[in-house]
Amino acid sequence: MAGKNTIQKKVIYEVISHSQDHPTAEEVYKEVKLKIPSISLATVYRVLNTFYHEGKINRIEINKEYHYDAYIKDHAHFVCSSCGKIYDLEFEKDKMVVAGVIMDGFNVERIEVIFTGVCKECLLNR
Amino acid sequence: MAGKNTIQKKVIYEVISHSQDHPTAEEVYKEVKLKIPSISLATVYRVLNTFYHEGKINRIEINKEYHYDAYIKDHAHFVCSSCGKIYDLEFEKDKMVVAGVIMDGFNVERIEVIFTGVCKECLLNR
DNA sequence: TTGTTTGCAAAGGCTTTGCACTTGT
DNA sequence: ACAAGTGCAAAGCCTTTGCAAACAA
Repeated sequence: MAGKNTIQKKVIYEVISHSQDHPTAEEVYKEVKLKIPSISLATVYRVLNTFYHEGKINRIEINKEYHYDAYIKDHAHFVCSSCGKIYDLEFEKDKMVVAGVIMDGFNVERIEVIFTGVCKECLLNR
Repeated sequence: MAGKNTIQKKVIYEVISHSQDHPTAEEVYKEVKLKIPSISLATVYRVLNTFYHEGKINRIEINKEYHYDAYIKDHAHFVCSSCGKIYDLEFEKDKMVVAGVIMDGFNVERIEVIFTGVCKECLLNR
């Protein structure tokens, strides 16, 4: 069900789950390459895709790029339009849903919440 | 400040504001082409970009594609993973923000909320 | 006039895919 | 053994961009 246990998958998952930022496939690739120099970018893309569809990791789309992170619990993201940094924001799924969104009849599988704006640091350095 | 008033901009805006779905640039292009056969896809992309940055229209990113709609007020989107249809969902920005997301210190300019799942119709036709 | 905008075609950037080889089970 | 996974290179897809011509103000 979970497929084969290759070293590529193992290392890719380690990189994702240890990263604090929200790496793109390319960034994951660079990191994984340190441990498996022979790995190909295509494999990284394929494995990330697999993990995502298996629900092992989370994925968000920002400026035509996928960013990944270890899927632990529901959370929102804040993207700084000035420095590009992506912040995790805690939120409570149930609270948010009942807070105002009319969802009757829909079967929600996933929620992606992205705030855009200027982050604390960038606000200070102006 | 708002640039020149070209026929292209006028018709593109009309198409966006009258559409009930959430057209991609390509779809807008096809529609606009009915009125301005000579228009180019590049122009559609450029104008949509301009409108978006001027805050005239809204844009969401789904499966590596931009979808546009007339920006009227904050709302969330539900994307059906079965039929691909995009639904608008009303929501109250303030309520949602206070509902559970910790946002202190950030200057929020934009919120994008995308629910993914199976829509009513697809649930019924199973 | 003159700075914008448009059309066209080409380039760009990220992601996927075909194929033959390799590997886990 | 053999289906699943990998590497490589090429293709795909959406979007942007350079440039000359057309155009609004």
